[in-house]
Amino acid sequence: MLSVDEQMKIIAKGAEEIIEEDELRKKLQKSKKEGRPLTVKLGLDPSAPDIHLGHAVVLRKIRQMQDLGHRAVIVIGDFTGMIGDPTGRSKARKPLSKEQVLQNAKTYEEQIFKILDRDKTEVRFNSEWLSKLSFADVIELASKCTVARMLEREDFQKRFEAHQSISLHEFFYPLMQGYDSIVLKSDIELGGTEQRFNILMGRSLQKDYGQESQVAIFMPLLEGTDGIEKMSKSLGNYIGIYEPAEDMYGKVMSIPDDLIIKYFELATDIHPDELERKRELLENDEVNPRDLKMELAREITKLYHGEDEAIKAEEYFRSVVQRKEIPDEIPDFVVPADMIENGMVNLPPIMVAAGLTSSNSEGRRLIEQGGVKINSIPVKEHRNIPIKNNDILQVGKRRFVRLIID
RNA sequence: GGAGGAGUACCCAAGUGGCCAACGGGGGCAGACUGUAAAUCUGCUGGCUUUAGCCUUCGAUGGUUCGAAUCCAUCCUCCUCCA
Repeated sequence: MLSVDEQMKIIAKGAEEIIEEDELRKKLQKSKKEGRPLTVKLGLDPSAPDIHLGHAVVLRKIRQMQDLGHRAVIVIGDFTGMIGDPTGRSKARKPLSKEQVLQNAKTYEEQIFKILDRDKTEVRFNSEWLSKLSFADVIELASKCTVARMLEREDFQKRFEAHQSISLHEFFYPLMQGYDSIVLKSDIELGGTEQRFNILMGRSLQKDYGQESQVAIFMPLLEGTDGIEKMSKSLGNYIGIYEPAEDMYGKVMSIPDDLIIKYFELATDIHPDELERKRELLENDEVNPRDLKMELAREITKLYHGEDEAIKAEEYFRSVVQRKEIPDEIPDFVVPADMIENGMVNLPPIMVAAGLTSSNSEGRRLIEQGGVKINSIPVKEHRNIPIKNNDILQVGKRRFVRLIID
């Protein structure tokens, strides 16, 4: 096991805030002395079944701690998910159904191991203990927190002042999350900065229940591809870790230039010294931001698809996106015989059948706008279009299909 | 329990009887341009067929009317205030 100082350095890297650093140091010392790994807790809200690079920031940090010898407990908030966390929302979130929650949770479990070390990870569902609490237990838990304290939480405060509704049950969300920490005897809880209140609640509740308080580690939020809002599925500005390599690469290329360094810092595993070097290169205009971004895109794609796929994705990007060439690998689409008449077709239905557009109207619009090409030649009309076997049908910049005629 | 307000396309938001498939903004898509799928500019953005139309849509269901997103009734959801 590495020295405590070395561990501290690795854990602190990229972290926005650690509360309290001294406590963490003590826990690490104790852990090393007793040969007992620390329990690192991470709560996942099962509302978005696609893990994206934003979630990955925290998961990567956990992986680093696993590599230091500690163990992770992933708490899937199946119980809390049915309540709906108000975090960061001006309105209470819609509760999810039991089935949805379970379905999402299962997907999560499959996805997190793309990043975490399976042997050092335990996955728990918080309904396991939360659903068993009696009303008396709940009252006791609630007695540990005052209303004034609860209203300190930023979004509650804002809503309260704006005379917006706050349902009583929303107060229980932080309490439940804190209770999770008690049950798991968690040493460290990770989260994004928006989890600040909830995680700190865990600290004080553990104390009230006679435990040593967990250390809170907050990771910065990663902005999505729009460069403004935090990455989230509902805003559609996310890069999912299960996306095809080409999409992943392309999406990274679409982030604004001033996020390049932040992405290197939070979404890749490059060394801090290397990070500094890149930062300087960029600041001194010694590198074209595009080239650095391509490096970033390759690095991120490599993490989730491997080196070969990453290189292929980059080649695809260079040729198809930058040079507007036709890619090497194009899916085939067998044109149904009844759609062909004298070697000519009505194009919009073909595009729908091939999955290139969602309606005939959309197809017609695209044709009118010059966005549809056959063998690189723009199509002018939408009916009576002559086609041959192996013709390449292109819709927009990067939707291709090879037409096969039996 | 009482009083009032609101529900419009992916999101925000105009529209108070026909000119509304519904202003505008965001988002998305396409074209041009470029250093990238960045920025900027232009166009498009319910569906089916056609260049004339037809069908579905403005919380839900009925109703009034030649004709409703717009009027009426009932219901559902959300919000605010009073108790």
